[in-house]
Amino acid sequence: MNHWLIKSEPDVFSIDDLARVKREPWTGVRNYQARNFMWKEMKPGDLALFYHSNAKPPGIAGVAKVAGVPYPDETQFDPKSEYHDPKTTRENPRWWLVDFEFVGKFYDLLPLESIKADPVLSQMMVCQRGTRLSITPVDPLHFKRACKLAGWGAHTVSG
DNA sequence: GCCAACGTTGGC
DNA sequence: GCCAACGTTGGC
Repeated sequence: MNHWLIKSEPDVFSIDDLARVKREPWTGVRNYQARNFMWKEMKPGDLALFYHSNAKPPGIAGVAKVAGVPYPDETQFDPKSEYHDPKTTRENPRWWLVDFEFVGKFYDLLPLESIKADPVLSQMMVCQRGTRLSITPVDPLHFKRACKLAGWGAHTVSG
């Protein structure tokens, strides 16, 4: 199983939103590297840290799970969508996504400040300078450590 | 609101 | 295929 970190602006879509809808297509990713992670590397059941970006404070808010296999992002075909891509076609879609399913919300947000202050977690890609990728792979040890620092046992994640 | 980082675009 | 200009991200 692979582990991931997915960024979302809570003003747009937060961990609470995911908790409410239970399952959400991860629309709007328009970066090839991030797309490739969803398209080629994510497997159903993979766990992801749900990160609140552009938030006060920014940090990891909970855990989500890859809920199915990749399929084309419908918003790319919609001229009214802000994610519309006029250069893509239904025959050969450019943008693919997976659904994410709610797993759990941390009792307290694990702030970026704490992530940076931790000798292990500070090596996560999300806190390297200039990393703007909205989806990044996460070392399983980092995943475990993040859950632990958030007061969330591995038993909670799996069960 | 600032600005560093960096991906994308487009002229050549 | 180079690279300057431009746009976006996202912490601060």
